[in-house]
Amino acid sequence: MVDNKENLIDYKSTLNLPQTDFPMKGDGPRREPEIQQFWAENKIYEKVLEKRLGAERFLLHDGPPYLSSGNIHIGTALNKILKDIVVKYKTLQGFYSPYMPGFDCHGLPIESAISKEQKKDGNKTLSPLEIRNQCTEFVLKNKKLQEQKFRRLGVLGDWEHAYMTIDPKFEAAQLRLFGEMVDKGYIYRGLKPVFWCASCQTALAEAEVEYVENYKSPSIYVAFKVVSLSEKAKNLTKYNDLRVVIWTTTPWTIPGNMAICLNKDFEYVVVKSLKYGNLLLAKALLNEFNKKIADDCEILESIDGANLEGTVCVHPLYQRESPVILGDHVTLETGTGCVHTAPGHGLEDFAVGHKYGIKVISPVDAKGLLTDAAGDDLKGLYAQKAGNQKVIELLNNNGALLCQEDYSHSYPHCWRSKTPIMFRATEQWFCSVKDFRDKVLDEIKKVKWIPKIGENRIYSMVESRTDWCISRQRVWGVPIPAFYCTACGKEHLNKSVIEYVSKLVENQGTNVWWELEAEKLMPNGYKCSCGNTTFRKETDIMDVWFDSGSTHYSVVDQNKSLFNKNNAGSPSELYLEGSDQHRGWFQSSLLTSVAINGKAPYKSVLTHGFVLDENGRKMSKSLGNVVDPEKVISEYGADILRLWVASTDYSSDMRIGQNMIKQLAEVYRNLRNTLRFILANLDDYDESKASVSYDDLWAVDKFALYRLLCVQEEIDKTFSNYEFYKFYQILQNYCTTDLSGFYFDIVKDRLYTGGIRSRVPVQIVLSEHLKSLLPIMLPVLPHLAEDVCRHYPKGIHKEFESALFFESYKLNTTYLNNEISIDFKSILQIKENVFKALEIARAEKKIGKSLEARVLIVIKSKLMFDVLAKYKNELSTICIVSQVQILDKQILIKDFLSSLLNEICDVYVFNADGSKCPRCWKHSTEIGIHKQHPIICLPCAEAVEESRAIA
RNA sequence: GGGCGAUUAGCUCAGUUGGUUAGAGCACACGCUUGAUAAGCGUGGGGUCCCGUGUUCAAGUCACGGAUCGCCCA
Repeated sequence: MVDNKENLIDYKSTLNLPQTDFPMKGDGPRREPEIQQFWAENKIYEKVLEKRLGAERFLLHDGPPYLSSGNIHIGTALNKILKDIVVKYKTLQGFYSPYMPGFDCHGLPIESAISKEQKKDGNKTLSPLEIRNQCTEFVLKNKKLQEQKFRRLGVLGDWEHAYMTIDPKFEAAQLRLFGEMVDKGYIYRGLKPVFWCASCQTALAEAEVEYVENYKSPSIYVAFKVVSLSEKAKNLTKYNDLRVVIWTTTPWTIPGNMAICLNKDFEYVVVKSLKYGNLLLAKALLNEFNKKIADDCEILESIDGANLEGTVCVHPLYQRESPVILGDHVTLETGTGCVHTAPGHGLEDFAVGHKYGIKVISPVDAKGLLTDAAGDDLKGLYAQKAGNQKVIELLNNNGALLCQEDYSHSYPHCWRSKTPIMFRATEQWFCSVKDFRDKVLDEIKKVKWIPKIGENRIYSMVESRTDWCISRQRVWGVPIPAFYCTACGKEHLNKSVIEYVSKLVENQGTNVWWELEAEKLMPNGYKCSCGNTTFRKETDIMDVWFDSGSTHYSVVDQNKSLFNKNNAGSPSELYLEGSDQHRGWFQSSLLTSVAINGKAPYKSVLTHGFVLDENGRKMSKSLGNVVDPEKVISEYGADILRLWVASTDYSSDMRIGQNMIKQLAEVYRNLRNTLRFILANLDDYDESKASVSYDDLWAVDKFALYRLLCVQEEIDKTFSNYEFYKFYQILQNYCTTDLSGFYFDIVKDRLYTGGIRSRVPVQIVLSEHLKSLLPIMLPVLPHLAEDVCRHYPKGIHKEFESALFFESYKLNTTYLNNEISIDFKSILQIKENVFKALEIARAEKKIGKSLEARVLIVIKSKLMFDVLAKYKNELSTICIVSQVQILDKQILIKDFLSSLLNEICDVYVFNADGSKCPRCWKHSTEIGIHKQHPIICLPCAEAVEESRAIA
């Protein structure tokens, strides 16, 4: 008894059990920063790129995240990780794939943040330069923070030279690009209605407007006399003194009326009012109108809106025509279906007026007072108070006012002064998109949009967009380099002047615009055509979208490090951003690029959806469902977050939450353990001495290599299509089902107990897996790959200092073994049935381990029997039982522990023959045959002897 | 209000040109193992394919309408 036990311990020491320092737990939160530091300190990014010099370029050009905060949210993290996966994959594929990150630094939200802080400190007003200096500080601080967080995601790139839109070189290039557009005649000055605060005397951005509920406005119905009818409405001539009725809640905009807008699809009616004579309005709103004017109008005739286009009315206050036009924004919710149109006071009015070429007037000044253009009766009145009243009075005096009452609705107010805002047309700078729209649309068709639907989206947006208003009445941005003659007022905006400014900016930054006098910003001795030499400089800055929209020129074209081989500068191979950028960066970049180069700045564009919570809701602080990427990283590590990115289909919206992350952590653990098993069993492997040919491999080994080859090919296909979530499914299935569940389970016995001819073939297969799987995982799980790299088996040749030097591994095509792949379909089917039969015996407590069993299989089809017969010697290891016997016909069978009968096969489970070998745990009748080893089975004895001989 | 998209098991995804009983992995339950061990393996339960109407011998799949959610715009 004592002897036996000693023997048992002794035999355990003759096993080749797995051995590795590779930790079971990733411990990302602690160990990833260390790995990242290694990458940074050893300049791995730079070295990898250097190795690819001369290779074909694949440039993913980074869309700059906005620096309004130092924090990143889950959407930004997703975007950066996707980019990093692509860059790492392309690098693996052998491309020269540089990644220069960027940051978007100008713009209103940053300027607002500064002025908010300022407000807290008291009401001291800052000069433009003071504001700009504070903005600069704010931006630099946030850039540092965001960069840290992006690096913590494992995103590799040229962080040392990240581009910033406040870099003087960038700004100068942006100005030059603008100069090119000026030169081509695409930039012009015109009127456009903007939100205007009369109290602050400034234009407001949308973000600075808040809507106040139940604001009371005077609502009026006004009649406009028809002076001439359109051709299609000529039959209405018979109605004398016909008047079109409009409705508005802003009487002060009546002086700006230039048209009346109808909907082409609505039915309009001529009615007879006892009080007001013949009127025209939408039929659907007649009842409502009757109530308002306390009348019961009689319908005389109906006419489609479309037929009234071209009819001309006369303005009720001035001798001015007001034509009837058509627009889809006209609804039947309130009013009369005839919309008072003042292009100087409303965006929709402006747009529809623009379409008809109607003049924009805006007889209100910066203080909100009506101007001379409004007429003597109105001039000087505050539009939204006295102006309203006077307009109503005048309309009433000349019989145009049909009804007046208070109307309660939500109305935009200035968020600072809390006063109601007005729409006021002001002079703005525009880019004339219509001049090159067709070219833009052509270019859209040439770009590869991923997913495909993005093309329709941006196409229809560009097709219907109005001219791009590029000026902003702010200070935190790049100046519009225009000058005005102080004598004659002529504007000076041309390439040579802009080039002069650009040079100054290149050396001193855009602050120079605010620091120097106008004349100092212009070439020496510059003269206006009127002879004058003094100028006033433009105070507007450029829309921040122009900054980022110029990166194809100011970054891609200007940085030599982004060039390689035949691909110099723009177009980039890929832009990759959220789907909101169809209106944003994709479009602004496209417009400026087509404007100056006549071509798109990118060859392909990949868009992803938005990140929602686990229930598909938008994340918001008030709902408390925000997933903070930093928290995920500090709890699970960046690789888990990266795995999430790779696991989800980004073509529509994605979800994330605690449960999902926990599950991903489980999957990660399984992947990690798969690698750990491989490493642990290659500890003593020496590939230089492993002289086993493919033909010497066992069938199950050949099958494993066949599956590996298939999986590698499938994954490569999904990566080249950017379908990472498919990669995740394939890899996960492979690791859990094919490897953990099948191959590893089967070969454990051969690895631990077998002799060289049994064990080394498995190690060859494992080594092939290691070499193939590591590059596959690298783009998604770089920290895991690096970790494996550090515990790489000593006996496998390794020339790289980091996992990032990996190249995709080419597997031998002989692994594509059709016979094996077909035969194993049958083998797997039989194995499945054997397992089920064993489970029945196990449930009845008749067996525990499957090695306690012997199995008899009656195979129903002769074809299948012949296939299995070929692999007779391997069947017991494949089924992980001690003995297997196959029959091709039914015989009388009794005394079995359990059975499973079906149309494929009948499986009978028996107690295994012989006794249990204490070394390999298989049951055998060959125990004690070997004289030196009386208590173990023959194969074990031979294996022990073999290893002793080698030692 | 308009444009675009999404919706299949608790979760992530498959599901071909319409064609057997809608599939994987994870999670869950139960069991095995203790030689991958803070691991590993097996078996099993789980679905109103968002709803409705239509086309068809046949609809998760095609058409129309609607709901919910999201993005962009007004």
